[in-house]
Amino acid sequence: MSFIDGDAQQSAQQQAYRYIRDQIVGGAIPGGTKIVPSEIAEVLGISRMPVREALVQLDAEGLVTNRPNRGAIVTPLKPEDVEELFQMRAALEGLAARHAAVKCTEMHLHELEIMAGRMDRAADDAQLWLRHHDEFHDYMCSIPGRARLLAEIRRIRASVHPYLLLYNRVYDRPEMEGAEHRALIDALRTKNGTLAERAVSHHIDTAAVSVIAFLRQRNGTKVAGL
Amino acid sequence: MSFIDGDAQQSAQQQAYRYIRDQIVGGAIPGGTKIVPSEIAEVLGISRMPVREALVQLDAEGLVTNRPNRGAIVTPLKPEDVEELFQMRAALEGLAARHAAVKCTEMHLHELEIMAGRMDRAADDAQLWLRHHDEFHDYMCSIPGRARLLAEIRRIRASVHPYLLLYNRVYDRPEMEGAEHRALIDALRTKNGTLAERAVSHHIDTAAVSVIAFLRQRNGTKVAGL
DNA sequence: GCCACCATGTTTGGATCCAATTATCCATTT
DNA sequence: AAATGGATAATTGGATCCAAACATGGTGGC
Repeated sequence: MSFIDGDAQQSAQQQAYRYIRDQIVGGAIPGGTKIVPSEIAEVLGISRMPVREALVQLDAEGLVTNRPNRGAIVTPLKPEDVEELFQMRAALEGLAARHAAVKCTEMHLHELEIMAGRMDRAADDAQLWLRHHDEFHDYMCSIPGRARLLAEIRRIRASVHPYLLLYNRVYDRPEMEGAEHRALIDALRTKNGTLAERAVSHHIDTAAVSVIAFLRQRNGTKVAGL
Repeated sequence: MSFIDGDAQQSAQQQAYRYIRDQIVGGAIPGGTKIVPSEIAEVLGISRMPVREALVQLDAEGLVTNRPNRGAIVTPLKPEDVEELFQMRAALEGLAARHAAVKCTEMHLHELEIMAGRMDRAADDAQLWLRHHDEFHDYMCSIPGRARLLAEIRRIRASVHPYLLLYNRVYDRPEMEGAEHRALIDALRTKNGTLAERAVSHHIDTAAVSVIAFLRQRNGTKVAGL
């Protein structure tokens, strides 16, 4: 949550943070996996201390869980944890949408239409669709210009990202159709904050249903893996 | 956001984290103040590394802002920052209240009544009132048993705490009357999640109005201090 | 076969040190 | 008086080392 970035030459800590975060968010390290600082340090050619600091940051963000004297693990999420995060996201993105409806210009709406089009065009590639989906929501939530709100929304979205990736990989389709995003744009276009908030919250709640059901089914069948 | 606590023997990092956090949240260090790790290390009789790690955690939580090569400062908040945090809090506590309304028992409601009574009895002592107020909201938001939601709400509340302290100190009264909290209890008692959510959001939005106005007035008059 | 104990190896927390960067102070110039 | 430049002091990032804690594997007893 540091707002000071753009450091052309990345510090060792940021390198480590980025490396570990990208692995987790990209689903490459399953929940529960232990992260050994000396291994990361060796891969990156740095010492352990900046890796440790990166793990402190990632712990504060919820992506890893540091256990005293026993090291850090990738935070494992149960279906109800994912549900909780989706609900927090719905509340916060709803808030962002409320303000975005008041503030957005034709330019913003046009940009969102372009992004929705990109999502449509990626409908056969679930991973690409998810990337465009993230960009769409990022852009929409950045319209109010509230850095803390945006940062928190992004943090939550990152937390559940591996599970969306998994969903998309298993079903080879996104958990939500592109048309739904056009409905969000239409809601913003009304300039009615309450309506936009409701539309976005509902959108996220709806997406959550499929993902949570998937995770519950998966946990029930005790399939090994993430 | 580490859920693993209860460490009987606190690590050096936790000591440092607690020490710095308590100073900031208690309003003892104004926004913008530089935090020098070696000074904290000396006070606590530890080395600089755990203090640095504590600062990474506090940065991730938004209480401090680490600047590359220039050290950490207590995050300064402008009135609009405080407003943003209040709105995020309203969204998240509203969500917590929605679930609390469904889950709460007579015991929960009774406990909340006791806490509201405590607040009433502390009406002449704004600092004590604020403490009881925090306890009330903490308890209410813990009812749903959603650890991440509660942690985030507490984090946001901690961020704005120094400003509430300042408000209370200047006016020697809390920014909200005790009766309002009874209305929240009544809303929970209906078992209607939507109604409880609205009541809590509104409650926080209302509190925010006085505090933001105070901060804006203070910034306008350029009074020195926090 | 199971469990408890012990030895060994690995990892962790953090203390200390060093090089790089920034802040501060003082002298000189405009 | 204000601005600039250079020297010095303070602080920062992180590398390295050490002691403590934990994980793992082997052995002996039941």
